[in-house]
Amino acid sequence: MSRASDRAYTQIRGMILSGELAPGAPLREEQLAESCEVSRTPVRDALRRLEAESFVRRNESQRSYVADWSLDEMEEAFLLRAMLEAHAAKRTAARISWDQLERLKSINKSIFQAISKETPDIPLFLDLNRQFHAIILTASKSDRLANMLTKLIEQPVVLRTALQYDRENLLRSHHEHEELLAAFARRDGDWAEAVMTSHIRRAFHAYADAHKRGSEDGRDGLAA
Amino acid sequence: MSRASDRAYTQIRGMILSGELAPGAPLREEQLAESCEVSRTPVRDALRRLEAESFVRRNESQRSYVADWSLDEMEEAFLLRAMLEAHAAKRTAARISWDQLERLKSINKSIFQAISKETPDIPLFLDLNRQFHAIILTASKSDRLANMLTKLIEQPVVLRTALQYDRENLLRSHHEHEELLAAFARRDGDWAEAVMTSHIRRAFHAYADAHKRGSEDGRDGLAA
DNA sequence: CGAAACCCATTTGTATACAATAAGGATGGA
DNA sequence: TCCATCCTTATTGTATACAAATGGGTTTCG
Repeated sequence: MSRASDRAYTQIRGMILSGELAPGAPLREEQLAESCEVSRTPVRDALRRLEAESFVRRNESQRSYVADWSLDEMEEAFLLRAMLEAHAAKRTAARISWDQLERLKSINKSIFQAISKETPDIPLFLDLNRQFHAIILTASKSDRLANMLTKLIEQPVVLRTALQYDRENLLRSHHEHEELLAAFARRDGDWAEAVMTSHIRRAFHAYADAHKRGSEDGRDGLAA
Repeated sequence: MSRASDRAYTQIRGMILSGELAPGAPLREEQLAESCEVSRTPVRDALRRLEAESFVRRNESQRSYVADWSLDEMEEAFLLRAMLEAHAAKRTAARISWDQLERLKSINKSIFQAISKETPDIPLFLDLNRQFHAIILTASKSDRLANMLTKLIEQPVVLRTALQYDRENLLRSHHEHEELLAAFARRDGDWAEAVMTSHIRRAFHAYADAHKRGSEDGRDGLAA
């Protein structure tokens, strides 16, 4: 991909995910151009991409803002994600290779290590978790649209939610992954589908609870 | 929306849907700019939008082409669409207003008229069909993501498939709409969900059959 | 003859200047 | 004082020139 446009994309995306640019914050092309050290052209390009991925929104007069998802919208996103990933998991159970299964096992072992430290390594957990789900999606052989849809909802959701996790939730997540692996190993699509559904549904409630607590404290629950 | 960029978007999209630009055809920015009577800048903007909506694809070296969906990809799209719209139909059964229900009835009556003529009015059917599904989606109150997802898969699929319909398929479609209306009227979400699933599943097979026939004839089955 | 490297034409990417539009504040009238 | 309107300024949209990269064809060397 092209140098400048890609740098702008990566940098702006990073600033959003890190919280440097808070949800709802206005995004001015010229300012971003300066901070990315490119001209407005690649910045505009990056903003369109980020908009397509739901990281950025534009108001009626074409001004851009960091996307700010309401709890209802988050629930919708989780619901759809649950549907699609559960479907992917069902397909994966029928298609997964020995090699892929081993990789999943290995990743989940690393997840356990990451969250078992005295202070859980959340960034590492996030990355491993992302890898875990990505392998399942690949194995489902429903690449094209599944990827599109995941791109649409995975990052805005996943990358912000695990920040809410306490150790209990992290351990539950790990355990659910184990159950998924068992379902895959037995080629039981219905089981895998059901586990994935509850896995994501629980993640939503963990998010919603944290969000509620955050609101009561006057915080947004999303801060890094 | 902005004048030039919007004109380019509308025009290019129209050329793709009308078949003037065939699936797989290369899209050169300068040529499109000339044909739309704008500069390359708004054309590039339009291409990015069309790419986000899956009307256009780009290869590894950033060249753009009219999207050309394989039968497998079509099946994936139909599968996902069936899942999402069935979900929407279920929600709609619980939420639909009297007014919305009446509008659906009225539209389906018009559909019957459109397809009952000596030569069925396909463009009219397409438009009414689109309206019908749009109302259900609106009534599902799952606007944001459902709309995003539908935008992603509805046009490339729907707008090309009904062209394959013979009168029998059109009448079946009308009948399934009637059954949906019955499910809505009785607030039976599970019924609505099931009807919608088979409605879309059948549409896929109608498409696949026509596509197969088209291939055997050496045509692509998508011609206008 | 085959393959690899090079060169030229075509196409996309980027920067910049200028035009159009929207937001916010100042001004004036009721 | 309040509201409407105008004006200023900030921000995005568009055109254009030029830079970079890609593809295809030709040449050259083994």
